Amino acid sequence: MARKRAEAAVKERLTRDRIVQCAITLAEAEGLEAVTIRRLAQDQGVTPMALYWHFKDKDLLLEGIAERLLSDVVLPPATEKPWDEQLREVLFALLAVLRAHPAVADLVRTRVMLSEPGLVIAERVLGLLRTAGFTAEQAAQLSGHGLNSLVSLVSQEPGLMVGEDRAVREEHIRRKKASLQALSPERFPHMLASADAFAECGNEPAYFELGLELFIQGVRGVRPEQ
Amino acid sequence: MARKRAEAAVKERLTRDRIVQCAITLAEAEGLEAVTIRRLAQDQGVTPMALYWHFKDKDLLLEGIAERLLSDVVLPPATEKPWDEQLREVLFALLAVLRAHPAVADLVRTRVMLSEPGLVIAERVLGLLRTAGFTAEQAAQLSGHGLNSLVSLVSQEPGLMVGEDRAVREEHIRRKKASLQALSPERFPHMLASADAFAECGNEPAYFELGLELFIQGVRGVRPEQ
DNA sequence: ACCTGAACACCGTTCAAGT
DNA sequence: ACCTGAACACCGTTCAAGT
Repeated sequence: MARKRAEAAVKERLTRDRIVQCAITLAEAEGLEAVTIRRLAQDQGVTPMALYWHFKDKDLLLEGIAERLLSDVVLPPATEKPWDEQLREVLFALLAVLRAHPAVADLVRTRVMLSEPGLVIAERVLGLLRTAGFTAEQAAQLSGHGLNSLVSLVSQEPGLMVGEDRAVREEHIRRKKASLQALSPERFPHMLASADAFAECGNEPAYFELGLELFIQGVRGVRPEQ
Repeated sequence: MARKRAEAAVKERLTRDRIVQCAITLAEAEGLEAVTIRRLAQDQGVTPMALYWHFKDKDLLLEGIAERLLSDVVLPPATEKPWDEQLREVLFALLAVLRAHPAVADLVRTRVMLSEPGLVIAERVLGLLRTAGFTAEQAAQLSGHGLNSLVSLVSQEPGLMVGEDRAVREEHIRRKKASLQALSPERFPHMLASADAFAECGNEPAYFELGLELFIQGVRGVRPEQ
């Protein structure tokens, strides 16, 4: 009986949640391209077609991953603070979740409005933008750009290489630096000066701070006269 | 002799340029996912392995596409105008090329520094940002965010569906609108108000204008005190 | 230099069948 | 309800061989 439970722990029942969790773990470990139906099935000790009972196709599985991330976002309570401060707080909460899952962050880009938790976040952002004085159309576009900014911030972070161990990542960074530093100092002086920053992210907090603030300040800048 | 030339026109010699051009055309017509080694070979009346003489692997072919786009960018001449106006002009020139090739715009995101024309554009942007007072590290990060913004602007344009004919695209838009308009008016009032804007791009010039200005104003907003 | 043929190790997905 | 087996139509890529 005890042995039976131990075996069951190794090969539990297949569920949507377990598959999604397995996919996220696999993506963080070996990259999103390692997430295939066949590989997921193998890791779960099951036949590939077993997954098709739980998800109609692979795209719906990816949608499940996006939904999982979005449901992990802890929205800050609405306050009386100015709209831009609240917007920063909401986006920061979303950014925190994306940063925790850089390998699958990109999946969220096109799937926010396909899940309940995503809709709740979008509604909140739209409300703040309307408060700021934007039209419904502008608010829609700006919210989309905000999401794109956060996703890009995470998934394009310099020096990020998901699914590679430290040694090969550092070698990659070293070679990228070297190739940039080999550029002509006359023709590409600024590229040379920025070479290190392109190859790796020297200061993570500052990097994300700047990226988030870039968007917030942009929204303030394009805000119609009140 | 004349017949021979006519046949040659159908099946010319394979070159890197021809392959890249064929790939871009195919991507615009049927989407980037239709661009496979095997399909490209088929369209050129050649065996898949023939392409491997011209490109070591598929990623280098995609790199070739990105380079082609970047080499099409016509940079405006440097002037005495303020840095932000010049930056807007440079990004607008890049945006124009991306807009002409929405299906492959995303390829540029991670490949600017892999080609000469990309480096020239990056150098120019970095120079303007340094002029504005940013550090080499900040300039690197901001230039990356600028590129991300432009690429997202093009490849995530609402209602864009590359490789679908008008009928199915409009049906897609109609259904997206309908699904958003079915949301609860109490819980998602702003989503309802923005539903149309999320489903299609009502006014293209305004959309791109806002997206570009969002970035420029963002950079102005995070600019250090002078 | 430029291309072919055959083969390998993968994909997502369908469909009928098992329990 | 939940999973399997066999099959289909694809991928990218290697390697030896042809001209």
